[in-house]
Amino acid sequence: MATIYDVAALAGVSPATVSRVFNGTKVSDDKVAAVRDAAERLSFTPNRAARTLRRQSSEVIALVIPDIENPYFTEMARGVEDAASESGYSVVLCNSDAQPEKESTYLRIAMAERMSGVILAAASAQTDLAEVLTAGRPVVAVDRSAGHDIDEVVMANREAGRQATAHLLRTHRRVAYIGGPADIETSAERAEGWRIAHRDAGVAVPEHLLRFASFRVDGGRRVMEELLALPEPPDAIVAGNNLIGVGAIQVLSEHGVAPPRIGVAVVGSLPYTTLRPSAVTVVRLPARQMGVTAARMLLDRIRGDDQPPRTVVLRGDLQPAAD
Amino acid sequence: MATIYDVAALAGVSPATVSRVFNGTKVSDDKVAAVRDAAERLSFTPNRAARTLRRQSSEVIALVIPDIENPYFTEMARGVEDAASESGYSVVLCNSDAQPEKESTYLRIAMAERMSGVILAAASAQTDLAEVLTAGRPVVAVDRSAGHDIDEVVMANREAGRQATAHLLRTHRRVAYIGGPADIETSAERAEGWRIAHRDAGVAVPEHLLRFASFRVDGGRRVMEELLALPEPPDAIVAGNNLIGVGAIQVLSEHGVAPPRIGVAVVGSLPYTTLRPSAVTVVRLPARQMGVTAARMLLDRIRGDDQPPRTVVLRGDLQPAAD
DNA sequence: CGCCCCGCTGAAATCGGTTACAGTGGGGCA
DNA sequence: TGCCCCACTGTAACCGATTTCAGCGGGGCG
Repeated sequence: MATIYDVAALAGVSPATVSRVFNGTKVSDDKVAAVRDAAERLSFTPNRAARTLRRQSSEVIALVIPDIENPYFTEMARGVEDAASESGYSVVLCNSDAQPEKESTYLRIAMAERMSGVILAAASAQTDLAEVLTAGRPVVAVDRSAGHDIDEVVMANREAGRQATAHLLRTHRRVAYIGGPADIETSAERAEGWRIAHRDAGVAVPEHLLRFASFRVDGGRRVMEELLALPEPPDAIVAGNNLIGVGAIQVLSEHGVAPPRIGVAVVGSLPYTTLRPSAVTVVRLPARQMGVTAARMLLDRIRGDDQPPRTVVLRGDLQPAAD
Repeated sequence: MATIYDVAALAGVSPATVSRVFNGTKVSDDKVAAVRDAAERLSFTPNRAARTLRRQSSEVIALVIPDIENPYFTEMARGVEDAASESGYSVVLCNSDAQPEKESTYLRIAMAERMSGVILAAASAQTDLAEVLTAGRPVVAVDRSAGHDIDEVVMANREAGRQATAHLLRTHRRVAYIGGPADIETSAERAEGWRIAHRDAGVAVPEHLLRFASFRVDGGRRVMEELLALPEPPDAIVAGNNLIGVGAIQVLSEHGVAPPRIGVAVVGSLPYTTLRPSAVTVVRLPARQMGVTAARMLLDRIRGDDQPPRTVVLRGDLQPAAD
């Protein structure tokens, strides 16, 4: 591993000049050529640790998400990656597993590594960002707010829940809602949309059909089983996220009432579904776009932008079932 | 951000002693207590860049995969993460997008950051690892070999393809195979298993039913359409990976011949399928286990293990359709 | 012709840990 | 009592970039 000193010696210049060549400061043309040539010959790559130590900042951003196996978050990660690498930044993907302790471990590591900033899909409503923020590192909250006055990119959750529900209420009477954990913002907001749709339709809100689960396949399965066991089961279901939708539909299929025999609407996409696309209503959430937007906002902040915190709300896209 | 010098001053010891306390070298009990107390008070976190610079190695491993949106790889990533964090290592997830250039960019970054090692699901058959290997950093190939004499963790692909095909051949006559790119090892090996199953069954190998696509949903869709347009279409399909399976089943559903009306076997799991589990035969591949194994092997190497390169082959698990 | 300014360059300090090496002091043994 | 050894501790060099500051030379202007 060649160092800047090796390159300097071979090119007949000082290490400072080598550094300047690689950092765009003014250097005479002939020395630039000599340095580039020497660097090429030695296949020199600057030591990032040294640069980070000196600069107190590395061109890396941390992306902390609660579930790396959820395609919604990987689609978002994709967007973050694309936007970041455009600007020469790398992304470290951290899976908090929805556990606040793992989350704060990752935040501590991010600071110890002097990463430039953090994009956080918070594991809980009150993530402790004090350390990160006092270190002067920007944080952008994605998908859910993190309980601090910082930039946010979130979905129009209430509206998504409302649209999904309203669509089902046109042709169904007992529309249940299966959400994620009640204390997670996105989950509660989408449930609120479910209530609003009922009121808009002039229908009493069937609170006993409002259920909370985990944001995972097994959560959807469990609650769907419960709902089917009711004396008067629902004739339609709104799933609070993609995985809950998968779990619910699995159970319905196993009971021989796969959609469209029962109405199903999902907030979020079903990228790997094997159903006919026309069978299920989907409110597609632009996860990739959310990632791209968050990354751009974070990069703005890293570059010194210090306007007051912004909140960007992205709208879902209703894709009604055809049947 | 407190430094080791701040802690040393507050605890009334030298910086060296502080370092020793955090690195497990022998220090007298009273000084340990003083240092821990001071560190606590200053909420000291060691600067990783400084440590990396001095040690020429950081407790980070790079995981390079071709498709971050494929649940097979995220499940594997999960395993790598779990095993690595057990040993105090962080994982940087790099998405090569199956492009050799992006892949080599990430490898270069990994070296520049002095990461301890690399787990690589190679984008092509001949990845250039010369730089990494001459730098003395261990590399473990996962899922596919990387064309170097290094540790490998791969699936029993031939056997998986054979099992899936053999199972279908018991009840079907024209079993097609839709694989990923022909030049990717896993793809070719599974196809070979398809051939073997035919021979074992004493049936002529229907080469015109052997098709290659991309390892993505759209690849599976495209080829499935082609197969259905044949004068004599297949009555069963082996999908070379999970996403191809999803695409193929989508097309079949759209044509009104969803499994089990047509035989379908998939090499790999369908974690987010909404089909009844009994409808499709699956050869489950232990992706998480692959990640765990690869991470453990890599950590062995990082710790100095220099036995000859090992190859671990993990077997799939046939889960036959019930109907 | 002399002075000043500007642009380029190099020397050296710096970032914050780790670690080789050189003490220092106390206990054990002759 | 004297010496040696061992366990612990501190000093200082080092990792490899970046960046400040000073020096140098040439050109422009008075």
